[in-house]
Amino acid sequence: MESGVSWQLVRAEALRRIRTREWQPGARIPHEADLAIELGCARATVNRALRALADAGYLVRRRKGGTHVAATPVRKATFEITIIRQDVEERGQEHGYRLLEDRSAAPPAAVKHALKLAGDKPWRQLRALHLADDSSFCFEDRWVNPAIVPQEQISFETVSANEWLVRNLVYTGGELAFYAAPADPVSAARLGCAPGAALFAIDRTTFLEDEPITAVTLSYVPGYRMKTVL
Amino acid sequence: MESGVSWQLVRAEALRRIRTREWQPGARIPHEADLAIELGCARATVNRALRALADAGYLVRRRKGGTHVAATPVRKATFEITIIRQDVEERGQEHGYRLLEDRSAAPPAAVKHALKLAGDKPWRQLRALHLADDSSFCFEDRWVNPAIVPQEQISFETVSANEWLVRNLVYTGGELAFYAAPADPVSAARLGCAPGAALFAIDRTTFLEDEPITAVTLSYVPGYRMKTVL
DNA sequence: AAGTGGTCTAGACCACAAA
DNA sequence: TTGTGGTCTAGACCACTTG
Repeated sequence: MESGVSWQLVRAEALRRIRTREWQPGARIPHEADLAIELGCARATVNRALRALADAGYLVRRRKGGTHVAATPVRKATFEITIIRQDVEERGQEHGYRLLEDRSAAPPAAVKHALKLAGDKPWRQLRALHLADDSSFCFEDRWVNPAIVPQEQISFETVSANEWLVRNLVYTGGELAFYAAPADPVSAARLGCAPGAALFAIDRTTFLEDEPITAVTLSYVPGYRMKTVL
Repeated sequence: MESGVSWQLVRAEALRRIRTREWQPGARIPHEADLAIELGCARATVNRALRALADAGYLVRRRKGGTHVAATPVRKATFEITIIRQDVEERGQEHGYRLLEDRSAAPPAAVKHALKLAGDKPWRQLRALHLADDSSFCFEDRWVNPAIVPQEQISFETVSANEWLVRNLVYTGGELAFYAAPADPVSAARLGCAPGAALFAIDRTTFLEDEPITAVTLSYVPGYRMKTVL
């Protein structure tokens, strides 16, 4: 009963064969069963290794069709979407927060579209500024479903909506977009930069099943970089 | 021998308990063995389900320490890093490509730092423009290790360095950063936008073991959005 | 020292898709 | 129809960490 061949080892060996072109792009590779015999392990071990490579985009697997090396390599980059306060603190800075506005209003068309809203029911609009060591860091412009977070019930004066929502609400889906936009006069004033400056921004919507929860635009101070490792 | 309870079912049930706070944030949840008995499946099935939830950031697992609900939810967003040509074609547009420069020069300090280069050996610098339906789409400014891709050997006149490298080279690591930057006069001219316009940009470095391969800055035309689903 | 997750095995059956 | 991956099981041993 050997127990020596780990799935990581199998993964490494398969990756080696892909990289050396021993397994050509697009080509079909041996069955799990054959590989299990060749490498001296159980089929389940091979399965786990190849499944991991498929998740990472190196392989394409289909029942009956077999396993093929991906023709066009697709690398996946993952970003951790954290609470802004955590983001600041991980940079070794102190997080500050100021609620600037909290009112009830009808969302603009773009927001209604992103949230798939019909009609003109008022939503709760929140605007807040996040600080890092007393400098502006990020401007948060958010619309919240008042049925879920009534204005009378939850105040966001000390805890940001960003943090409260992440900690207290569950969501099942949503969209995320990264882009660059020139600072409008309002954002510029709040972030302490020149109007028209290039800002890195994130648009995010979240849903609970089909119920829209919130839409937010986060505009970061010029120079902000969102990094990850490959 | 029942075979009815799938790991997806176990995952769904665990997720339900997390969402309903039946399992409180930070709290320890039952052992795999107990859950297996309670849910009527093998421990391996529970293991796979909980492992999936841990990968997704919902749970934290430690040997002997047990499994805990994550105290601060961290959602992971994944972006597929594809070839630019694919990106354009997936938008239903036709991809065009023009090589603008291909020369040998010493990289600037910022690039040397990102690639961990010492000395002043010349590298190969490539500048190219990617088009979508005859409009500017993305400006590629790249430095390539000449030891890996000699200027005499590979021409990038018809195939972009982006595509050639992805298809023909393997890398083992690197970094990726997203940010916003104002268009400098050169980029502006090439992308057909006003100088100072807010451009979405990506910096990327790739290594093969400890050998630097390439560093590239991709500047996208104003309005570009990088999207993903949560 | 002991508890808990991590993994491997051998075998079985199932689901899907290609032939 | 049939080949291939997808998954489940029961049992075992191991590795890490905490008490």
